[in-house]
Amino acid sequence: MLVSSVPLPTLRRLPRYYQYLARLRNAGQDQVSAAHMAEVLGVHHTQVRKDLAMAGCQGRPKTGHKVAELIATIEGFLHWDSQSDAFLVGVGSLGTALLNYPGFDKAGARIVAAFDQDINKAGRKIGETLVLSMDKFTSLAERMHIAVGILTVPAEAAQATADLMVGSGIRAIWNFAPVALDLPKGIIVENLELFTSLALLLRRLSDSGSAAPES
Amino acid sequence: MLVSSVPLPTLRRLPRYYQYLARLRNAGQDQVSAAHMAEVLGVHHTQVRKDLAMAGCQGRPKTGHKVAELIATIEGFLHWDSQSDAFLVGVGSLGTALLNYPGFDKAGARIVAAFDQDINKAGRKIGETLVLSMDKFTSLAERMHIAVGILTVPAEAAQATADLMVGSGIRAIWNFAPVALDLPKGIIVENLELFTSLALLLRRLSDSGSAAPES
DNA sequence: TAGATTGTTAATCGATTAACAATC
DNA sequence: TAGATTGTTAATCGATTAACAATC
Repeated sequence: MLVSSVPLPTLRRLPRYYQYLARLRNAGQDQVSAAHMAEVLGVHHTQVRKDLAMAGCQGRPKTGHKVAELIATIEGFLHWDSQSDAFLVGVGSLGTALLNYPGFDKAGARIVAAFDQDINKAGRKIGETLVLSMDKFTSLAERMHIAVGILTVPAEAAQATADLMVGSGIRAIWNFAPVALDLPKGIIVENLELFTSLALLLRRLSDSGSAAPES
Repeated sequence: MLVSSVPLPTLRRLPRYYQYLARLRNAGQDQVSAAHMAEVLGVHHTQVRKDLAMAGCQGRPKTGHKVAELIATIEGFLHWDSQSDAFLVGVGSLGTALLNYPGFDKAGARIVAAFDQDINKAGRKIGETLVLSMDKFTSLAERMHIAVGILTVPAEAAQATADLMVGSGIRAIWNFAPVALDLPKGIIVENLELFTSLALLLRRLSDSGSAAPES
């Protein structure tokens, strides 16, 4: 209950396995060995075995794993076989992109409503999702027992919006704003750090040889 | 040259330090101690000192670090004081969001042109950036010595587009498609994994108590 | 059976934390 | 000087890799 005990790196690798397995399934392959997955994904084969074991997957000596079985098990382990309802706040271009993004339902989340400060946006529909005005946020979140908030507002508004979410019963925030949110203990925050990701790319590029960035 | 020797976790934390320091600067504070940053950011104080040392920051006993100096040093270390030119391919809603996203120039990249399969999009301007047709990609990338490609096409088109990028001299790809790209050795790929991030959030939520996702 | 593959236990490696010396 | 803070060296911890036993 308190500690997950699943190593974070394992948790990060499982979606990659899943995605590759889905490709195998689409290609009609129904058996796969840990060694093969390791080879393709650039992970040590023992690592793959340990990760799969963590997720509760079991294979058979000699034949390996059944692709369909692996997919189902990982899906269950990541809770991708059911969906948590989520509210999104901030229908700017990033929020809009997420509302149009395909596949969240397959990754365990369903955006059931979106909200924006700008009342002109209220009433619009983006993708399948209706945009509502902010003043409906708390009552709706409470009534629908929403646990997940997606935060795509500008950096300046992020903290206040996060506070509103927490005040409305939300317990997990997926934060796209480049701000370290200050929230009560027990609230789960996952920061999607665009700039960090870009920094990693650029540093590896400049480390990898002649490649100093241009002035 | 070959190996960066900067631990990846350190590289991931530096942008967080930077962002917090920028806030301090804006608030007019000009000195800060490693212990204080550690406290606020939830990192061990020794960790902060090591990370800062890695980036080449130096403080003074008793007084701590100068905020402005830290910012300048980290900026330089992450190459955020200069920009690499980048081409973006895939002007869907995610690509559009990135083109509108503020602050990439401050994070070391400048999107100088965007490209899309759909010729109807050619000629449009999104934010400051002109959208061009795909057939101009290779010649322009070569002529401008573009090293960085941003990949925001649908999953199905990702591999082919990445191949085109590599064939046009691009050496680093920031990949937003949920696909493991298969590319020649030496090409740097940084995957921005939306689904992985979401999976982490949902798993922590369901680990943290009564909170099984709703059916 | 022999061989391939799983799954586990032990060894290694690297990052984090602790202890402490240096210094303004 | 005394005390706060830096920066470094040593100890711990956890994840990765290696070795090997189990099994279809």
